[in-house]
Amino acid sequence: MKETDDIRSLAAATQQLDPMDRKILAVLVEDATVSYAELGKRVGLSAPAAHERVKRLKKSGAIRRMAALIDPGAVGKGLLAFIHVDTSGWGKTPALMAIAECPEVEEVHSVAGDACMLLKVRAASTRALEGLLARLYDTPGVKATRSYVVLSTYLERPPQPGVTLSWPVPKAARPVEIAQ
Amino acid sequence: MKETDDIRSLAAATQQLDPMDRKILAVLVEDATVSYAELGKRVGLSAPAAHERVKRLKKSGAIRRMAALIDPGAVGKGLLAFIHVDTSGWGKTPALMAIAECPEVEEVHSVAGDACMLLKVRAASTRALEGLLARLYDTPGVKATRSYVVLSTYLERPPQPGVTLSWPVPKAARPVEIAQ
DNA sequence: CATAATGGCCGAATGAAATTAAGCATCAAT
DNA sequence: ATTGATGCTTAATTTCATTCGGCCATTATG
Repeated sequence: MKETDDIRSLAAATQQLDPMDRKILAVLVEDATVSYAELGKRVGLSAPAAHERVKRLKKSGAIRRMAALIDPGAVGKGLLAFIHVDTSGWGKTPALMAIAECPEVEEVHSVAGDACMLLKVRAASTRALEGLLARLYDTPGVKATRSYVVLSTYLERPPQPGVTLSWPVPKAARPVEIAQ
Repeated sequence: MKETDDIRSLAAATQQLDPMDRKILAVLVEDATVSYAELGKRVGLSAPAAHERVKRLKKSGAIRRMAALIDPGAVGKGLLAFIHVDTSGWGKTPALMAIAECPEVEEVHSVAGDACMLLKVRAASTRALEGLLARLYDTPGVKATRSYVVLSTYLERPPQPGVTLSWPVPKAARPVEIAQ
């Protein structure tokens, strides 16, 4: 094995995806059930070539996994809320992190700003949300919370492969994307 | 056709999922690539029966779609932020909703609380985030924004089928879930 | 400059899995 | 009790994922 192998493989894991990869990702993010033949047709590749690309994207971690996206309402979780948590001292305590065990907690971030932690939670009812808040206040170090209950959701989607190019956009202009 | 047909089909779309459906959802939310044979084995069903269930869950809308979940870093979006938007007057204007066109905008909600709109955005850099904010301030009706830049993410996952049962939990107790 | 080696693609072949079909048990309603 | 609907099973068929061998382009190497 030559030393360039290590360099190349390391670079491969980090390197930018080529346009073909982005096209493939764009398709699979929208619909992961397409056959490789169909995927290949859409991006201009044969089925085995498309398959090879996808395999590589999975191995490199660019594709984390294929998942079913379910309707929260269908599983009885009609209430969505974001919760800002203020903590005394360092926020990332095991006791606080334990709330990640609740299936209603979908996201836990530490953020810069006037809050320490930011939670995205989806619960069955205000009653359940109250239960979660009670649980939070029971956690040592939690000083205060502010809840933002979602009234309606206009957009909600997983990470997209596209990136806006021309950023400082003139008033009311439509942004331009790459990676179609 | 009997009138009960309409009632029944309407009820079917709204009705609670049975435990078998929840088990199926729990599997597919984690990994949508399992074969029907494997899925059936895990939940205690034959492959065609599992297939039938999944088909029904899709048709009813409980499963919205199968999607590839990609690594934001791999597509050059290492920066995650939540943006609170204050608007003068009613927030849901077409001009504001237009930002949903940007692939960096993953979520747009209207919320109750001291903010009108809440955005989840994922961008390549602080420069790109600044560009998005500039775009926001260019939008008529946008009065102020507060950004919460994510320092690190401890949990991030799509909606889960499980629900916590016993809510008002004693101090430091582990919550109990159904729908295993 | 020539040549080997690598990476990426294609078409064809093979094997596995999705999907359909047919039959049977259970339950509800007539 | 009987009919109809639902949901499951096993078995059969067809589609698709996956592998294989060869080809072309680009890149490293003598």
